[in-house]
Amino acid sequence: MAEGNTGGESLLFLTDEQLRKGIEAMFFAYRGFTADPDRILEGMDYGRAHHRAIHFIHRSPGTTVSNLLGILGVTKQSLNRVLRTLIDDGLVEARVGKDDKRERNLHLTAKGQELERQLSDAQRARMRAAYRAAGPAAVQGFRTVLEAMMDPEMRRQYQSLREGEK
Amino acid sequence: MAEGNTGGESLLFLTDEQLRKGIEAMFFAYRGFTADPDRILEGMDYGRAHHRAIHFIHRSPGTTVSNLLGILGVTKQSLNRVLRTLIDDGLVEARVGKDDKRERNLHLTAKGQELERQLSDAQRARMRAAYRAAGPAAVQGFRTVLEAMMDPEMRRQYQSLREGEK
DNA sequence: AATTTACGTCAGCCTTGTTGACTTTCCAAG
DNA sequence: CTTGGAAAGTCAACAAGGCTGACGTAAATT
Repeated sequence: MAEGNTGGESLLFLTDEQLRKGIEAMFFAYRGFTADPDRILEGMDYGRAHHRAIHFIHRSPGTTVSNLLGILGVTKQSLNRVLRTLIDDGLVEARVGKDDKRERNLHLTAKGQELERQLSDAQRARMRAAYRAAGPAAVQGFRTVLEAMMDPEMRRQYQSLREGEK
Repeated sequence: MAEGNTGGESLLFLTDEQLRKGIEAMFFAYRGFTADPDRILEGMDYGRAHHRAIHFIHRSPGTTVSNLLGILGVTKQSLNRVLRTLIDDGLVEARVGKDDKRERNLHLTAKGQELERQLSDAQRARMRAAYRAAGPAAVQGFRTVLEAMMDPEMRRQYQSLREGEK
């Protein structure tokens, strides 16, 4: 009932019950979201933290450690442990900064790009299936709500990574 | 350009670039999603795992341990550690099953409900703000995509918790 | 009577987060 | 030129919260 009333003045979508459903949807969907990469990584010596580092280095090649710390929201000690193994295993290269030699510019090696591709292929496949099933209008709404849900600082990070958007 | 073309036959929303944006939106939004309860719980002896247990016990009063295991997707040892502290601290009550005395029916005590309210108020507040900012149509799309992203088993769990939906 | 189920628990391990302290390197301002 | 502070790396210790394996008990089922 009142299903057609989505014109804007209806506030039925703001009931506690609707909000709780949204909360649970986030919980269950996030599980699916991470499931495929987790499966790939289990058995390797890597975990979700490695995936995140690889993702954002791929996304912004040459990014610095500080920059990555800001994006991932962890301590440098925590990130360093992850980065250390990736560098030692030859998946990530840390080049001394040209202008500021204190900085390290991070890049994926060929081997690192191979794993990145494997992980993001899996994650994109699920995303693609969900998008296709839901349709373009739903996808638009999906992105709008997620963006509104972010902390302002995270929203900045998210948006600043969007050069080249159509 | 081509912005208006969201009519259904356009597949622009399925490009790798669009998918990657969706992936990052999930990552950043989930951080926001958990930020407020995390803040409340830090300092107490509890964490996100306790929050999840409290949420679903509140959601399905009288639920059994096995049932909760299925929803949360963790091992009984992991859940037990969390449940143990909640019971010892008087937030959760475990009543011996009436029909089947092997089962434990879990309920929140008054004290448990107090914490649950505090946590879910905070989480709902963010959700409400996001929903309000995005509008009813976006919320509809948000839920549709999230549901499509779940593993089939999780989708069952999600939907089976929806009695009483309008 | 034997087996299965539901739950609890002990012990040990791993990942990934934390704090605190310290060093090295380097840029930039005094 | 010296010095203060930022950037990065590292060591140590710890905690939360996952995991496996093994074992025990009570109750239900066969």
